[in-house]
Amino acid sequence: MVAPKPGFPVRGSKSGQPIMALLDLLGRSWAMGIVWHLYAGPNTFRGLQDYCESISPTTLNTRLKELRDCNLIERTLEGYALTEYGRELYELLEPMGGWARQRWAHSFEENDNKE
Amino acid sequence: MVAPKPGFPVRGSKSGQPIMALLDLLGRSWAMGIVWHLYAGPNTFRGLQDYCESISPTTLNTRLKELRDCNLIERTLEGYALTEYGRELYELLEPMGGWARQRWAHSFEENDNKE
DNA sequence: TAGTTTTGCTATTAAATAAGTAGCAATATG
DNA sequence: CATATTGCTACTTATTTAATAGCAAAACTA
Repeated sequence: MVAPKPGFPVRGSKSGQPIMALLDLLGRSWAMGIVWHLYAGPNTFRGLQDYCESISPTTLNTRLKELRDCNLIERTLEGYALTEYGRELYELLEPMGGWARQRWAHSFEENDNKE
Repeated sequence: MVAPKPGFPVRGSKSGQPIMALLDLLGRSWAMGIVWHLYAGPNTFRGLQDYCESISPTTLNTRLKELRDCNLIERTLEGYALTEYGRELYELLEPMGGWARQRWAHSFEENDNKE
């Protein structure tokens, strides 16, 4: 699976607008989870496997390669780590955590004939 | 495919933490793209098909059902539309557009031995 | 009111992606 | 030297997505 880069055709956009490339990349299984987790600090391949309860090594490896190709993570002596870009992306993702807990999760408690 | 709801096991989290459920949901093909696009206004099934250049009707329908189950979109007389939750989520996603264009896209222009 | 179009799908099959499992080479550790 | 850990690859199976056809219902057209 080829990493989706801005400027090139990606799933959903022949023009490869950056946001489309990003959504394609992040919309692959575990991609956001890996970024999310690595913000806590660098981690090893096997550490990430443990964190991502059900990821297979093939998928993890594929995803790590794509994220590296896209400049979001890199290998360091302590294992895989977010790059500067990866950290910036995490910071954009981060508010979703609070929203999911404080807002979205509650939408399931209301009965369905809301508003 | 069952929609990932907070509080229930999802891919990657047996406890179903809200953020994990959200990442599972949004990490499925086209999910973010649909939310992204619907912010511009309600759209029909076929309108969404055109927008998502290469989505199949089966996938689109599955995704629409999941997003409805998760309270992010709803059907209106004008077609599918974001709910209040969907709009809130879009607003969290939105900054990624600018970042992708202004920051991330440029990371590919630099040569690889950056920093 | 009988076509024609549009819409929102379903069904079926094929292709792509991800999971599950085993295991191996390289390095570290005892 | 034996054992453990790490970062994978290879292989097979299961799940997800795409491709294509087509149909029923509603709206529009003549």
